[in-house]
Amino acid sequence: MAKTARKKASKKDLILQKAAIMFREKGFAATSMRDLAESVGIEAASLYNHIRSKNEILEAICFDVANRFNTNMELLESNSDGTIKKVESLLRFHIQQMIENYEEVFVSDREWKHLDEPYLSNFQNQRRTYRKKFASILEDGIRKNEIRNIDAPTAVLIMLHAVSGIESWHRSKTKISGKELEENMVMIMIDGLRKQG
Amino acid sequence: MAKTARKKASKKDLILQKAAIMFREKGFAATSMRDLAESVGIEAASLYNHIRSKNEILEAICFDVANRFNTNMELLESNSDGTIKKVESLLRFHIQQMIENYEEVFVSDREWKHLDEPYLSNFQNQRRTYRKKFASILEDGIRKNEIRNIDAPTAVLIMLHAVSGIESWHRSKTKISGKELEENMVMIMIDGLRKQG
DNA sequence: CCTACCGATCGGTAGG
DNA sequence: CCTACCGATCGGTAGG
Repeated sequence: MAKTARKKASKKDLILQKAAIMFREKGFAATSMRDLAESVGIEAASLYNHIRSKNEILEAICFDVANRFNTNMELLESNSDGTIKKVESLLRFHIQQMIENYEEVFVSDREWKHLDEPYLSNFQNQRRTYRKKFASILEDGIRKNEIRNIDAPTAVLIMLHAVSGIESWHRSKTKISGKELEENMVMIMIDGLRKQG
Repeated sequence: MAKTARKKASKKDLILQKAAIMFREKGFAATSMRDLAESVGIEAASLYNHIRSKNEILEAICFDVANRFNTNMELLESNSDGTIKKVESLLRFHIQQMIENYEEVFVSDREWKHLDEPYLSNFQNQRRTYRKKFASILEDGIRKNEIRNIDAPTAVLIMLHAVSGIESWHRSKTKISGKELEENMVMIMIDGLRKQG
């Protein structure tokens, strides 16, 4: 029974993994269960021994990613670093997730609109909460005069979306290393493009 | 005859406009021609008196947007402004397009993968060329010591994607004005978050 | 995990 | 611009 459970879990994991790849490449709506079954190496009907529906796959991917980001945010909130350090840490986490966990993070970010209720509302709420926490960190830094007097929600948007540009990095032929990418991104976001006098 | 032509063009424009709205909301693949017909106010079959196929609509949207950005880039290349001024101008153009022309620009950015050949390759090539031109402007500025020694293609990714965060601004209830949004975005990208000593 | 199959819906066409 | 309809494909189920 333990063995069966383990086997089943690992086949389900394979399905989720292949689904993340296909959802990223073609989008959720344009990926058929027959496409997915083929990439897993079974018939479409057999997928339903491991998952309940196409939407359940998307739910698993989106909430897995959301949980990881929420956990990191909680860790960050409980420490006493300065604002710049916190923001830098958050940025680096997002960048690393986008590099190492590309397919899942990308799908969660781009395809969550296809979630069904009540998962859709749940996901949107988590997203809103996460962004508010991020903005609070920035507002705290503005108050403490550590960062510029910018509109915090706008800065959050910029940073979260900038990171998703790593999609193009993944697909480019002449890639700089992940580490270089991270350092460049952090430098541009924190200190800007302009060379200071 | 002139009248008929005018009428037809304007109905086609309505279809393209409604399609851009729906493609943004639901994605290209998840939008059916029946959905689209309903929002236009005619039967699905009648759409085909104005357009040849669902994909032709996407082509019209994507290449219309691409042409606008290409035209702006050519204008910019032919002037003799400094790097910071050029980059700022480019940023502002992207931001304004994303504010004023939201639906179309968003669809072009997110749904171009569903283009059929040869349009897909054509679009990807235009995209690659545009980014190279953008990166060249940055590299020129690095050489002239006007901007930091960053990886130019990475900076391009960040800026292009950061702008697409305006999607969230559109959907937020407590919006700052478009002008404020633009100023904040430009400031963060050019000068960074950190307050200089 | 497969074969066989379901009802629903898709993009698109014929003909008026 | 509509009615009527096409073949293809969709997500999913029954039964073994």
